[in-house]
Amino acid sequence: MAGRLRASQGARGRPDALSGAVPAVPPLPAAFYARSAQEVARSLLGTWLRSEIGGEVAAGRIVETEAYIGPHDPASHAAERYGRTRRNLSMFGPPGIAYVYRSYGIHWCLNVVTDRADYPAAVLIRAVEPRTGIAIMTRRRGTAERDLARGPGRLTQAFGITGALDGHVLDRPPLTIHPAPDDAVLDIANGPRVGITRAADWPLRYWLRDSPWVSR
DNA sequence: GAAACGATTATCT
DNA sequence: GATAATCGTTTCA
Repeated sequence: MAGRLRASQGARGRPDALSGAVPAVPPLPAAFYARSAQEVARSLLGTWLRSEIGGEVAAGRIVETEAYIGPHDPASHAAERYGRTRRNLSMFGPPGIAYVYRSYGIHWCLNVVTDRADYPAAVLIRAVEPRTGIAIMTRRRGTAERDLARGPGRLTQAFGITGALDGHVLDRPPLTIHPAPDDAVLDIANGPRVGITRAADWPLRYWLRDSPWVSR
């Protein structure tokens, strides 16, 4: 892609000046998540993920998401062929809670449960642009700033998210999601999902088009 | 109880 | 770009 010189606005200044605004904006209410996974996946772009683990605050802007839209989605952990299992139980819970699962036996991945209770749909958070607590995230990850939260397994490590937060309601600490502190116009792209085999071509991955913080 | 399969990442060439 | 690492979850015998 050409036009690399036009960097996205948010990435310009060191935005720590904004960090104080994050906790000041109340978390998104449960009603925000009571929509289809596609709608929530798109609406989540630009919002802020914030964790406060062990008294340490980390926060950043969500720049990439992926929707898993229901029992008829063959790529979902809650696809019809599985039904309810020990692992996917949170996906059947009410909208607005976290579904955290272990990937490849190694990494944790964070999802937000959407739609309605007893209907398994969720949005995987795939990448975050680090804004606050960069020193903390760097200590947890030991990588360059660019790689702190670029990928679902990486961002959970940077934010200190583990399976202990499975089922957590996302409107209270230690893990919350907040509306964007500004009303910037977002350039949203979408396309095939990543890292799966079944129904990978369904265009359910959403990202901020010019963001250098997306995973692929 | 055993085997196969990943909603990934790090580390090569 | 290609591949190994690594182990929890699910499935099948």
